[in-house]
Amino acid sequence: MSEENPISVAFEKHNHDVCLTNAMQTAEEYCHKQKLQLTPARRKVLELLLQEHRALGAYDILDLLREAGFNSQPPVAYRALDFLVENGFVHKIERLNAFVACALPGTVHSPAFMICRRCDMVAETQSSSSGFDLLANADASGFKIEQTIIEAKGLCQTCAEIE
Amino acid sequence: MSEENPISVAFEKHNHDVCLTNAMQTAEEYCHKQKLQLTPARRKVLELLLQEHRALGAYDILDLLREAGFNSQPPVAYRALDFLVENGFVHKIERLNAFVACALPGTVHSPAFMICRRCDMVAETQSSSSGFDLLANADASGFKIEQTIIEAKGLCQTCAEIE
DNA sequence: ACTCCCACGTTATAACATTACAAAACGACG
DNA sequence: CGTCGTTTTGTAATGTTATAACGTGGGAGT
Repeated sequence: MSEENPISVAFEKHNHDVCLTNAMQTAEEYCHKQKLQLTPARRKVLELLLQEHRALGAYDILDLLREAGFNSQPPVAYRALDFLVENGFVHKIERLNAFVACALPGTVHSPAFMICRRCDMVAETQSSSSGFDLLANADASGFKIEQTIIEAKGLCQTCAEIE
Repeated sequence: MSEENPISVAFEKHNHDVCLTNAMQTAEEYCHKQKLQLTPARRKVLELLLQEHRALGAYDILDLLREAGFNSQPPVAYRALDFLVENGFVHKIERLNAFVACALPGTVHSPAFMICRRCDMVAETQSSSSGFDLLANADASGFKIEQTIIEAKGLCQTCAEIE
């Protein structure tokens, strides 16, 4: 198959270099088109997050930036993360107060996450959502949904076998 | 109507005293049955949260506890909140790092929330979920979901009319 | 009375995030 | 090429959310 399946990519073996290179290239192109500046710090943060299919805290990222010779104050990391989140290259995992690289960069999508409580793996999937209760209920009460966070905690297959 | 509708209760006029009294009574009974101690601090925190259909931060609660003559250190609030969350009387809203009283206490349920970004109202609804993508995807990748957080941000009807 | 468990008191600190303001880099346009 | 406005970065300080650690007290069962 030529198309990767974002559902399982985080939980399965895959050519991670390709994964990373593709994502970086997509980001480059997107920023160029949109006249956004993918500055060194922003690029580095994205690279760091793409290294793993795990969520990293802002201060983890800060440490890694420091190791890579960047400046080390919190705003440096948070600004880069804000930029990346705003432009859809990174998602924030609210329940972990942590950040993960987007598995489908450059596309408009409403993601859902599966978070393994044992190995901290984070897999992104689509929530395409039509037909689930929330929409009907929001509608009924006149609530206008702008964005929905969906985060499932549990055990990935590997960890479930171990436990 | 004798049955309240949890979908809209937070967004509509209702007899809030009844709302509060019922919830407290349910909590009492549940704790009694389960031999759990609804201690003064725990009870007070639950009461405070039941006062409003809004999420309160742990430190807001701490301030209110202090005003009510309780002890004021963070662990006091967090311990009470942990107890209430564990037993399903309170939910944590991850995207606000805040807490809200459960609209359906004493029942096993997987809630979803609608959070108004203008007035901070939080409405709880059921996510009964069957048929939405996440389940199928989790299944396909062998992920065992234990708990799912669903939080929609947007505008409640009242605020949407104002804007 | 003894002991075990649970809850609470208290201090300290960890972890996460933002404000504020100054300086530098960059792009557009005359 | 300047210079003006916008965006990005440097840096210090601070604010907010959450937990660790360890000791104390009170009730239930034996």
